[in-house]
Amino acid sequence: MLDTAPSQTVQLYDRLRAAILSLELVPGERLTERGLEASFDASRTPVRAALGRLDAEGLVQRDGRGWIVSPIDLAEIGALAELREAVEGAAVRLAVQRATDADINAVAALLDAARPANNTNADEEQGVRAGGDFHVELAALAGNHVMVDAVRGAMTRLARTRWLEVRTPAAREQAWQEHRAVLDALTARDADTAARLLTAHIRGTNERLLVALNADSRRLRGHGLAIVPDAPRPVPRR
Amino acid sequence: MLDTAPSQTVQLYDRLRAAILSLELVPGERLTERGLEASFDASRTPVRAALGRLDAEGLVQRDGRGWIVSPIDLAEIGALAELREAVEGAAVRLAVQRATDADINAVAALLDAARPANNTNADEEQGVRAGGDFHVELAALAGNHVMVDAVRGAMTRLARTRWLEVRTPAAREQAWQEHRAVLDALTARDADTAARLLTAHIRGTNERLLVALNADSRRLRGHGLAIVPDAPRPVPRR
DNA sequence: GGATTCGATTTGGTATACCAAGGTGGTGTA
DNA sequence: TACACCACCTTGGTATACCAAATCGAATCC
Repeated sequence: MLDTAPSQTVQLYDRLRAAILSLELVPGERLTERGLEASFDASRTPVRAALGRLDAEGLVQRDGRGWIVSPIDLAEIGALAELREAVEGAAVRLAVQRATDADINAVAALLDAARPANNTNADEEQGVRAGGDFHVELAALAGNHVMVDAVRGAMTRLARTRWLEVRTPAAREQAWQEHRAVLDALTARDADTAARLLTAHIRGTNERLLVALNADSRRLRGHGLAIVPDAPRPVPRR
Repeated sequence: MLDTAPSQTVQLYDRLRAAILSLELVPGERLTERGLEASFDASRTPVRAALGRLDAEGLVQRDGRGWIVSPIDLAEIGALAELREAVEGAAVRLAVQRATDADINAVAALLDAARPANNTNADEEQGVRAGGDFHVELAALAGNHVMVDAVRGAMTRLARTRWLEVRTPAAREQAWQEHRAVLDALTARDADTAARLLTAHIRGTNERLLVALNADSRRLRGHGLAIVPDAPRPVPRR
């Protein structure tokens, strides 16, 4: 049974989304419906539909009457990390109760397949994708699709920062090891350890990311990237 | 400075949303773009834009080629409660660190204004809205707009169930008291107590809701409401 | 020279015409 | 009577024309 060909709207959404996530369309760049219409050879109706979906995902946003590719917002990155700690931490605790060994092993197999050391021809994109997918797959073990959607949405909003982050082979290996440790604790049905390791991993990754972004923000801005600096907290720390 | 009049798309979105949340448009009801065009006296372009936004909110969904008002899904209600426990619990812990006394007092003032006992002419809708708003305002004290959006989205998806829930004056007073207790713990900067009280409140409210829905689901279905029964967990409990 | 005004152009918002696909009902035949 | 077939109609998908508002620039006036 063949699937019907995707509609133009879906194709356009996919292409626009890919262009944004790959930074081909630069954060902060102004988009016009008619410009996109010409660039992607479609009419305004599917262009508008695609923009609406991307708006809901947070990848584009309104700027006055027009549209811009969402800038990279350092405050939002921190906020997303806090959300992920809460949701993924709770999800892994639920997974300890609900996931079968087979479910866990399936995720472990995916993780092993993406191990940097094993991945001789690891292209950059594959590694980036695998890192984000792991967290979604892990959340899925909780059997709560709302939590999965929340994690997936957060990973989407964070996806572009992974290209900017300094990703040395050592850093990739560290991330892989931390993922592995979470799965081991999950296999051992040790909810406290699994949650502690996972939240520490999220927090640590976020801190390394912020350091890298702050160090490079001037250079990145020089390439035309709009990066919104970390605004003072609306509610001050006591 | 007067705001410009809302565009037709926004007006249509608001009206459609209100019709869905008030159950004027029944869960499971089939919607056609041309039918809505006639009902709301607008053309298909804004109708499609409004449907797209409501789709992102989870209030309508695709059904084959067409659209339906999202059915009330008992599994999703439980999943949303789990997400709320995670996010709101984490948010109140952050609020203990970050919110000023003035911020907390402002939320307390809103809560007092909505106290059922004080509210002589409390119409049903006002009470419903106040209950949902409290949780959003509370989350806002964490100073994390991503968490606020997550809580707001969850409350939106749950909003229709509040009309179905049995809401006696005693139940309303109990909810108010539990809200008040959370704020008191927050004022005392007792993070553990605040989080414990809040998650217990969310869980208890959810359990009472599920009991009421299960008891009444046959009657409700008789009124044309599509209620999706609780599906077996995709990942079984151990 | 600088500010201002006015008009051409560009923009998103809206309405609508056209299309292909899917569904429905009726009719004719075995 | 039951089934098959076909015409029609409704549906969402798409393209496009038109509009009002905002923007940009040039020409003009002080």
